[in-house]
Amino acid sequence: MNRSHYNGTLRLSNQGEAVELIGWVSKKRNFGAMNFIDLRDRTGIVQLVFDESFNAQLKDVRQEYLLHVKGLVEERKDKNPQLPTGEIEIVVKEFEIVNSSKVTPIIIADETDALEDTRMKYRYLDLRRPVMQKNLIMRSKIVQSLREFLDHHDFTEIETPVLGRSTPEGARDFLVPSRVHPGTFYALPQSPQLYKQLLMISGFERYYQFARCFRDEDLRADRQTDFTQLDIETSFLDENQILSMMEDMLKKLMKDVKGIDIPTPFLRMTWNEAMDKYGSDKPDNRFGMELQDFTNLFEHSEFVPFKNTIENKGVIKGIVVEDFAPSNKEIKNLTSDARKYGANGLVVFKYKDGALSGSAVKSLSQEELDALVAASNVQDGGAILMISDAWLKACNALGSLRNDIASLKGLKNKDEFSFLWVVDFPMFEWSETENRWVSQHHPFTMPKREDIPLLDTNPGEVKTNAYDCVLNGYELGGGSLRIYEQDLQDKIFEVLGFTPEQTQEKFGFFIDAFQYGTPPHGGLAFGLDRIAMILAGTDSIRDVIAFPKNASARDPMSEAPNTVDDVQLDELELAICIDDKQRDMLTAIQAGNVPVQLSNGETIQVSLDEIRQWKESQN
RNA sequence: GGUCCAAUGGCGCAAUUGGUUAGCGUACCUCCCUGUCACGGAGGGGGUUGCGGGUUCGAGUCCCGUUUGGACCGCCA
Repeated sequence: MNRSHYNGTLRLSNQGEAVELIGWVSKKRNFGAMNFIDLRDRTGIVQLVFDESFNAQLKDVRQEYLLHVKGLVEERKDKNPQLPTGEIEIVVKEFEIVNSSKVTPIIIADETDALEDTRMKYRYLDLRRPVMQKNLIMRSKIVQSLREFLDHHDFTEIETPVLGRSTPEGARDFLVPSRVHPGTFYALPQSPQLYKQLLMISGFERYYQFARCFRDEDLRADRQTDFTQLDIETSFLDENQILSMMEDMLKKLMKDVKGIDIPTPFLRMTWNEAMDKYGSDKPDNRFGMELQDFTNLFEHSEFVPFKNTIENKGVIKGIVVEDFAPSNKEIKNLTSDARKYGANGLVVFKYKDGALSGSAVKSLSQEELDALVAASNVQDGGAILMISDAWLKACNALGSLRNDIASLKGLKNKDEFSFLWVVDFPMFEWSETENRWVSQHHPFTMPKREDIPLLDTNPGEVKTNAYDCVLNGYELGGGSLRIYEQDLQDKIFEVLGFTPEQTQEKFGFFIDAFQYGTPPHGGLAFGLDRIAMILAGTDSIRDVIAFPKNASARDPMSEAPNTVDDVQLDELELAICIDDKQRDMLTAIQAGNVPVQLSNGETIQVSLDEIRQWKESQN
């Protein structure tokens, strides 16, 4: 099929040209003797005009029919400034229907009214919408720009396996049963972390990969089970060199894709600062409302929540919201949000005509109230939201409220791009559930040289050469320098509470590799989907992924995940245990040689014959 | 694992809070119209309200269960 031009590219300069076009009928407008059709391809829309000789043929043409058209480009009588092609139209000489279309279940236009679930079900039609095409084309440009930069900086693109070994720590693995070795499993990579470090040991020096990664955790609007990371690792560069190279890469990206010059170097703030000032390790600094510390104002307060907090060495922090007078109901909602975010409660003051009001006013002295007004610098018509709790809890909860209120008040400007680095992350965090220190990043993260003595005395205070790249309150990516000395690595495992045997069991091949001249190295990974999401100006990661999963990890179109044939299960020597009743039956069969994972996580041994018998007994 | 919200023609919503034949927009079909571009005008077809049970003279509306979807917390970098 011949085509001379793409529809969206035609301009007044093409006037008089004979063109041959292909496209879908986006809209048909009929005027008795006269007909217009908006013909759409991936580049845009152009208007076709037909005289009355086509009336009979056009009767058969409906929305989303695919047409092949020959005609002449002419200047329009009435131009449409809304369309890039609005100055011209195609006077059709002849056309054919290439293919017909059923009536589509959703309207194929940017302003479709279909809900996301319906769009997912007919994703192939949803992706015909110009805005979706624009998003995916932009995503492709992003990849192109990043690849260009890395290729020009002597990086080698290397693929690592999708079927790998399950590693403990971090997110839950997706498991793939091995047919060749029944009872064993591959794991899909959460990231190519170990492989990329091994590639440094191999001497590649600079590696990158657009890597599909998998995490079997619950989804969110900005989180998918399988997603794409730009994975990067380098040897011999220090933290500063890595960050500034990445800044150059992102600067080029913003220029290539958005045509925007962003200033470098990016703002750098320590994790402590970010938590203290923004209550988040991925601060959005496009707006103010920074967290303030009011602890010293209330050291002798009689107000019970404050008094308790002071006694427990906690902090009293707050944010000031301008032009904010929440109703009692809104205050109630804010308070329950604060509880949701882990705080004990929320104290709200409204400031109007030189006086604070709010339920806590009567419990505080006039001196304390005056001091609060002065210290917070609250303006008339504003409000102060305060939380008293342990430092991290108070910061986290206030940071989340700060975010919510900014969204509510429309303070997040989608056209502003604020990049920054959060650095010096803590090495460990205390796990209440496991009652031990766990890695905040991963156990190969390099602790700050000066903090190494603290590993013995106060692990919670050890900071690392780990860094996160943050854009508009989203974590774009993160990474670290890695440990390359055996002694230090052993020490970290010791703090994490692993015995040498456990370490060998969990990370054996990886630890062994480190004994062969490992170079100092470090790297990071960027979430490609999130980058695309923010640059496309959407709130949902699903708008920049061609075929995403919904919030419950399903694909409404293909209906994955699905059940499989018994034959397939038999080949894998797997059986499915649905509920307690069936589990009891299996247990009753007793003994055997096939491990069966029960729905409660417990594993029992059963023979295949026994399972077959049990299945028959079920029928 | 938890909390909250929703489910009504193809699609998106409404139904005066338990009361006549479930309504609107859009899409669809037919006809009219030579400059529209969210074209306009006239007419038409299409739903028994996710599923199961209950309360009631009467249920889209109330209750219980269930399924599906969404937001968030936990989880996840």
